[in-house]
Formats: sequence, structure tokens, C-alpha cells
Amino acid sequence: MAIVAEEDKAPGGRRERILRSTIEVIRERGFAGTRVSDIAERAGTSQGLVLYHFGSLAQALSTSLTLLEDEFYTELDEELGQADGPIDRLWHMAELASGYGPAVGDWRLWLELWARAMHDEDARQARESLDRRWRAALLTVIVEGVTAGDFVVSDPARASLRLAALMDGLAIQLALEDPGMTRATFTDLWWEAAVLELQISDPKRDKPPRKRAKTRA
Amino acid sequence: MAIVAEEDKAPGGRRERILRSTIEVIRERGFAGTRVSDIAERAGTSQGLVLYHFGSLAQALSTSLTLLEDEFYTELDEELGQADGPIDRLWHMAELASGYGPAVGDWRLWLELWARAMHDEDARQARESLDRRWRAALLTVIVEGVTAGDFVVSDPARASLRLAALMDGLAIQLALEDPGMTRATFTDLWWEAAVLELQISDPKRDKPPRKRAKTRA
DNA sequence: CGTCAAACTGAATGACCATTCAGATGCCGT
DNA sequence: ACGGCATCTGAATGGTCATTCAGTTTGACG
Repeated sequence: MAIVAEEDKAPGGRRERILRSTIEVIRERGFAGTRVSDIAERAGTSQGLVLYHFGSLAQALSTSLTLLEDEFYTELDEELGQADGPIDRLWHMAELASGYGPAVGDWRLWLELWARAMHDEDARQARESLDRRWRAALLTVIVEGVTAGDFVVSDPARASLRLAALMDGLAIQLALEDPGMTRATFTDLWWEAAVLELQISDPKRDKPPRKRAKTRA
Repeated sequence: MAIVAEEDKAPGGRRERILRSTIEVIRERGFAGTRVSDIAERAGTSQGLVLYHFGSLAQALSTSLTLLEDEFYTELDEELGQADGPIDRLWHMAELASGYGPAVGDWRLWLELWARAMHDEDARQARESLDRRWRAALLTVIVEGVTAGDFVVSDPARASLRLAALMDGLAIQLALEDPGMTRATFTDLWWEAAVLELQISDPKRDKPPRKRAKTRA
């Protein structure tokens, strides 16, 4: 049988493949609904192997969170590296959050993580670290903008906290497919708030054009 | 034995007592961690009775959501009835959301509900209905304020959507006990945003004094 | 080739839990 | 007091998993 060809697609060997599958299953079925057999099936291996590599389901889950963090950080750095100037960078963050890339705007996973963080220590740490990083990035952009004269804010820390929170709140609607909330509305509402909060004024750069929209599987 | 005295505390009979216990257990252990035995123990009954009344664990969980909705609505109506004038009412909503009453600001439960809403139809409906109601209340207050001349907004619907989302976002930090987020910071940050968004100006009523702070069990 | 360890498999094993059930117990109308 | 119904109990029952394990395959290296 030629089922083997399947795994060539993902580099990094079986172990990493299992972790990726784990994340996918969590995204679809939630932490609570994730079985060892789901992971194994998705990864095209046996249940035994999952346990062989990670010792327990709990370990597999929490190890997959680490991979998630890596991807998040990578995506964030890469994407922000491309944008130039605070306004453009800020806009880029809005796009990322709206689901542009595979990791940052993966809000269904985020909701799962928040809920799990209340009862699981590893999840708690993962989400706190992720969140801190994201807010730090936002704060950095804001401070840059203030320095460059693009933004006017009295308290950048408060502003970034609020803008980050607004994203999370809007994201809930996005993740839960609330009628009336789309990626477009998301960026739209958020950007308007950002303009207000940061007193962005330059009209021609007020709202950068949307880049190519790549949808995720 | 005089264990019976215990249940006099809660009116409404065993059935309702079980529902209340269910909510408590969900709040503490999450949907995923809630066992029939937990509910029975908490309610001071047998597992059999829980199933006798609700047929299945799933039914017990989703029936308890209905009770939750009732309490939410009641609390909302009662509290908003007390406040007079849009600004006061708005402030009252902030207080409610910060955890003032037992139901509305019960964010740990909210996080659970959001996560469950992605995989369970009853939860989906409950949270949508709850959310709609809350946002409608907010919109009403805003429109009242605009009419009364207390607020100035171009698009009340957008404003209420954004202010509601901001609450949710801030609430996540509150529920997850993020360092630096307290009830006080919550209301503070939110009110500042509201002032900005609604152009609240009357300085002497800019920020009503905090009412008695009642903590929940 | 042959050896050895790591990677891997699939069939037990056993724990945990929702659900079922056979039978108490209380209660209400008569 | 008594039949009958709703309420209630605690001990089975059975299904669904995570985990274990005895053994097979693979691949690196002599």
C-alpha cells in the first residue's frame, strides 16, 4: 500500500507530525473532546506511538501548546518585520488578528485555551506568555508611533491594554460566528477604535488597503 | 440524622437545588470536568436523582443554562431599574460586569460557555441569547443618553458593539486573574473608553462614586 | 550481513463514569 | 388506614477511553 507517501508532506518527522495533528484536533473538537485515537488517526499512526512519544495524553496536549507558541512567535515576528512604519505595522497586527495567518488569529483555539487555562497549569502559562507577547508587540508599535509623531496618546500602556482587549472581545464574536461579525467588520471596528484612541490623523494613510487575503484550511 | 436541615436554605425544591449545584460545579471544574457525582454530592442527593430529574448529564447541564439565563435577566433588569439617567445606568452596567452581582459578571462561567458554545448547540444558543440581551441593554442605554443629550455618537450600534466587546476582552484578563487586572482596573479602563467613545463631558458626573462592593462566594 | 537500539504497532488491561434498575420511602386523596 | 404515584436511593451494568505491554519493523553502524 502507498499510504506512506502521505507523511512526506510534513517535514520534521513523526513526532512533530503528531503535535501538529494534536493542535488540529484541539481546534476542531476542543481540549475536552480530544482523544488519543483522534490524534493518532489524524497523524496516520497508532495510539501506541502517541503515548510512546509523549507518555500521556496530557503531556501530548501540553507539548503541543509549546509548538503553538513557537508558531505564534514566528508568525508575529515575520509579519511585523515586513511592515514599515508604525501605522502600517499596526494595521498589519489588525490583519493578523482577523485571521490572516495560521496562528495568531486562530481564535477558536484561543477560546479553548482561555477555558482550559482556568483548570490546567500548562495552559495557564502558555496563554499568559502568548498574551504578554502579543500585548508587548502592540505596546512597542504604539510607542514607536508616538515617537515618530504618528500617534498621540497620554498613556501608551493603557492604550495598548485596551486595544488588545478590544481585539479579544471582538474575536469572541468572530470565533463564535456571531451573525454580523466578519473579518472585515472585525478590522473595521478595531481600526476605528485605534484611530480614536491613538488620534491617528494623516488621512491618506488613515486606512491602508487590504492585502491579499489568504484563507486557512 | 439532621442532614435534612441543610436543604431548607434553598427554596424551590430538590430539582432547582440540583440545577444550582450544577452551575456551581461548572463554574469550579468547567463543563468538561463536571461529573454526575459532583453534582449529586454538591446538591446532597444521589446520582440517581440527578438522572431521574434530567434524564442525562447533558440534559442537566443544558437545563442549568436556562436557569442561568433567568438569573442573568433578572439581575440585569433589577439593577438597571435602580439607576436613573443614562450616565448612571451606564456606570451601573460597568459595575455589574466587573462582578458586582452574582450572575452578569461571572466571567469564569462565561469563558466556559464560550468554549462550549463552539461544540454544543444548547450552549451556543444560550450564549447568543445572553449576549444579545446584554448588548441590547447597552444599546438602549446609549440611545437614551444620546436622546437626553448626555452622549454624542454618530453610530450608537457600533459604539455599543465596541463597548460590549471591550468588556468581554477585559473580562478575560479578569477571569484568568492576569496580573494587573482587578475589578477596579476593569471599570476604570472601560469607563475611560466609554467617556471617549460617547463623548461624555459633564465633569461632575463624569465618574459616579463606587457603590458598596459586595463580593461573591 | 548481523546486531542493537529506537521507533512503532495493535491487542490487552483496567479505571472511570454515565446510565439503568429494582426496589424503598414519603405523600396525598379518600 | 390504604392505594397509588412521584420521589428518591445505591448497587449493578456496560461503554469508552487512557495506558501498558509483548512483540515487530526500521535504520544506523560495525
